[in-house]
Amino acid sequence: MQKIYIIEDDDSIRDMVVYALKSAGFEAKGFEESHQLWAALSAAPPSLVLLDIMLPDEDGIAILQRLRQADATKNLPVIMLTAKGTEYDRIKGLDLGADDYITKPFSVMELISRIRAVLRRAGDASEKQREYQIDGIVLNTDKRTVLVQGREISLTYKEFELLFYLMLNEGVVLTRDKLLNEVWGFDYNGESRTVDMHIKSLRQKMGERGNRIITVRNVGYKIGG
Amino acid sequence: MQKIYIIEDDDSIRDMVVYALKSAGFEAKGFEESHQLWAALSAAPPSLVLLDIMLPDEDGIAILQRLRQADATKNLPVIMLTAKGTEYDRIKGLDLGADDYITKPFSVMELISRIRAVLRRAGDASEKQREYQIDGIVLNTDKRTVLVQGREISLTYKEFELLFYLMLNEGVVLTRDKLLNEVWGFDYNGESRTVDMHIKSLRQKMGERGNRIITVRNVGYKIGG
DNA sequence: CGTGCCCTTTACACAGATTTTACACGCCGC
DNA sequence: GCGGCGTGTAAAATCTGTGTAAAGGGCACG
Repeated sequence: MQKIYIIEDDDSIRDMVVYALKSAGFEAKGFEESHQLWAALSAAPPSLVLLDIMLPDEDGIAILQRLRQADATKNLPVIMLTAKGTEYDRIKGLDLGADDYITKPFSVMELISRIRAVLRRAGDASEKQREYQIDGIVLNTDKRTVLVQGREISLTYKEFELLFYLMLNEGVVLTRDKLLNEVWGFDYNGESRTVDMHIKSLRQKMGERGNRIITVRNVGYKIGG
Repeated sequence: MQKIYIIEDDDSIRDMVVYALKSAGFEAKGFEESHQLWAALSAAPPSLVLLDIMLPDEDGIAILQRLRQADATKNLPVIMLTAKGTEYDRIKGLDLGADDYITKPFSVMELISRIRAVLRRAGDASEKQREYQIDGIVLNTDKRTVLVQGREISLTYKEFELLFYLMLNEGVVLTRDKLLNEVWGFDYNGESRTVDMHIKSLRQKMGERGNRIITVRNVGYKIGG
């Protein structure tokens, strides 16, 4: 579940937001002061932070700057909340690298909608994916199964890993070297048809969908895209 | 320079925005109707699109949906402009995948600021440059694909490398020797029409955009500029 | 200890890409 | 306009990378 932190000194707003987020299916935690945030950040990094611009101890803009400086939080999505509708604050917040901003008063629906938009942009990096789909090919890393056009096919270990790595990089061409390093896990000296071999059996087992694995001559292989 | 398209039926607003963007250092082009946009998109894809929600011929939301459906424009940053301040429109716009929205009336400063914010976010997604664009020619080094006016063309290894190297040096004339060294990777003794040969097939595959590869007599070739 | 499966390697043919060859055409200086 | 040089284009010749089959080796499992 996606975790969201809210830093907001006004109790009623904070509680309302936390409640709203929870009903929307997020895991939400509110903080009154910034130092609580710093403590929580390292312990359990969230997917997104809602940041009030006006705070008693540390200014929201200052917090944002600190977040953007640290490597760990450099890409953490941040939405600024501001009571002041002045343009100056808006611009300043945006230029510091906030992903969006919302002016109080805001409606719950709008807040949720914006959060979803920002998270979608962020690529849902925090969410772990277990199922990958391309064109009727469904690969599940938990169950270790592959369905082609609804029919399960049985793959050997290396075949599965190979297909997984290809699907993880949909549309991107992977060289044989890259594949050997990532799937086989070691450096390979000299020429070898090993990768080709496994590609071949993959294609065979995938039947007519086998042509989704594309040979890029002189470079490597890719799937889809 | 970053190119921005504006689709807005109100002349005075459109002109003002175009003017403002140009003074801010962008390359800006305004369109009154959506079909003009579709024509321009394939010819020369922009870095960002400003989209009015209320248009005479095609609704802004419909345009956004179409943009999001096509592969070529799936990740193109879009900012929605809306005269109606109703929350419904805002949410709908956001959930369709607009990157931001601005309610009229807006100030020029705010507009610029928001555009920069969206562009910065879009740029972060691809830290390293993987895509090169010139005049409707889009080359992606990861996927090893080339789109000409939105249509994918398939190139051989050498053709791709050659085009890549030309685009990397947009506007700069490269001698045949230089190209042989960089693309073929060794010194070539004696005269050979090899480079010409590949230039020829490149031009052919690029169709009408083939003339973007310019012959500089007695020197070599260049693209664009 | 035997069996079966998986992985790797070897060998080779062939499609497709690259290079060479050959020649026509257009540009440029005169 | 004329001739020479450089480039465009086509086709032939050559080369290279990949698909594929088959065989050998290793490992897990019974």
